[in-house]
Amino acid sequence: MGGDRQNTKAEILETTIPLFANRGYAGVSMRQIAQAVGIKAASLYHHFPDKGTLYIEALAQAFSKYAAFMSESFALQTRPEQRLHHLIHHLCIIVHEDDNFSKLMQREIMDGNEKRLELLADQVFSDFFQDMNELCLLLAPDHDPHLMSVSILGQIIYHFQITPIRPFLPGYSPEHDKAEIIAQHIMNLLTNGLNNSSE
Amino acid sequence: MGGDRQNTKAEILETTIPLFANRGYAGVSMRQIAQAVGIKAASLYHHFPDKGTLYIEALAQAFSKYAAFMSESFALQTRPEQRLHHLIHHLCIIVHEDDNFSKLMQREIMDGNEKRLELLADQVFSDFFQDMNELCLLLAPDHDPHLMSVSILGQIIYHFQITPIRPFLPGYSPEHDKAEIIAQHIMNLLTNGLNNSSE
DNA sequence: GTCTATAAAGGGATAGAC
DNA sequence: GTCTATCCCTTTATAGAC
Repeated sequence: MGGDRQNTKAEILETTIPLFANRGYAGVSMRQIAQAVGIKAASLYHHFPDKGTLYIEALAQAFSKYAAFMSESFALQTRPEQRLHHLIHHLCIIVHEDDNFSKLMQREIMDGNEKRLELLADQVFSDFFQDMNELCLLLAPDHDPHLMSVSILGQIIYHFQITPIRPFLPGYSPEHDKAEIIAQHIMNLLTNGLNNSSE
Repeated sequence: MGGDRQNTKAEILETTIPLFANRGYAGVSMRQIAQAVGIKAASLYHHFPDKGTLYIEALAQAFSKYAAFMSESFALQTRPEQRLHHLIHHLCIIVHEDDNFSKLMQREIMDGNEKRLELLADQVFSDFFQDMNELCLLLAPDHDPHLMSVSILGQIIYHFQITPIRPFLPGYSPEHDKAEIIAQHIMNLLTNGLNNSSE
């Protein structure tokens, strides 16, 4: 910001990701993108043929960054319970620190056509989700691993998804926004169910 | 559709709800709304002063409809386990049959300003969420009821949220899209945790 | 590689006839 | 209560100077 510009294209993408994440494809104009970058709208067309391509490339950049993060969780070869613990805490921290990824993903799931969704699934989630399924099969052999994976991911993502409205819901305290607290809660609920004993 | 039009304003709202749910506020134009209703764009301004008001009224209609549905779950005075069972199955069926509500809610959480979010929380969720908190306190006195409620809601909503991309995720089978299957899975996971025995 | 200028289309909204 | 016609602004995208 304010420095010299060695790689304008990369800078455009970095600037654009949070704009699309927060306001959606139709909610952001090329002029607004240009202004955020610090150039004129016409200059964007030197780097990208049209708005749609700019959006797709911003998506790809945002998703590739997080696909790398996610696969980290399974590099460690420890006990399944520890791997689940590590996975949940890791994901909570990632989603908590930067919500662009989950916002873009949500919008894609709502707006994206079949081709884009299939690409997203194959290139970003496929390996990660496969690993989760295997972990679920180890931890809960009597449950359907696909449903299990979705339930775990759903809890994590939803807890951060509702951050903007959470303060207005009954029983809220600022503790409920902290990644560590949420991670502990989810881990506890998963291992013990409602019939808790250890917390 | 094609019949006579006794109450155009109500018909506009009904037609508009799925448009805004699927494409978002910025993604739908007044001309497109008018075309879907079967009138000209100028006629919309006889019923609503501007696009923003039309959107708010469509939101209010969609939300009030489902706020009524949701409070049904707690009318029955039975054992807590049965109330949870009923709540989960009921919510799954509602969200499964009509996804406009959850899509609009998602978009509001992402796009809405603080005032709109506070209204949404107070007028739609407050009572329902309060009841959920009390139920959670009965079922799992050692868990934080607010986090517990969010975890339960999150699982339910997320399972249907990802419907468009689910077929591309590993381990998918068409069974995983059925409301009853999902409800059973969630109920089972909540009561037993990962260490399942009964399924 | 960025700019100014501009074309072409679509957006929200209003006036006034019927 | 709906229509046609229109205003004015914003949008995407291109052309061509620098």
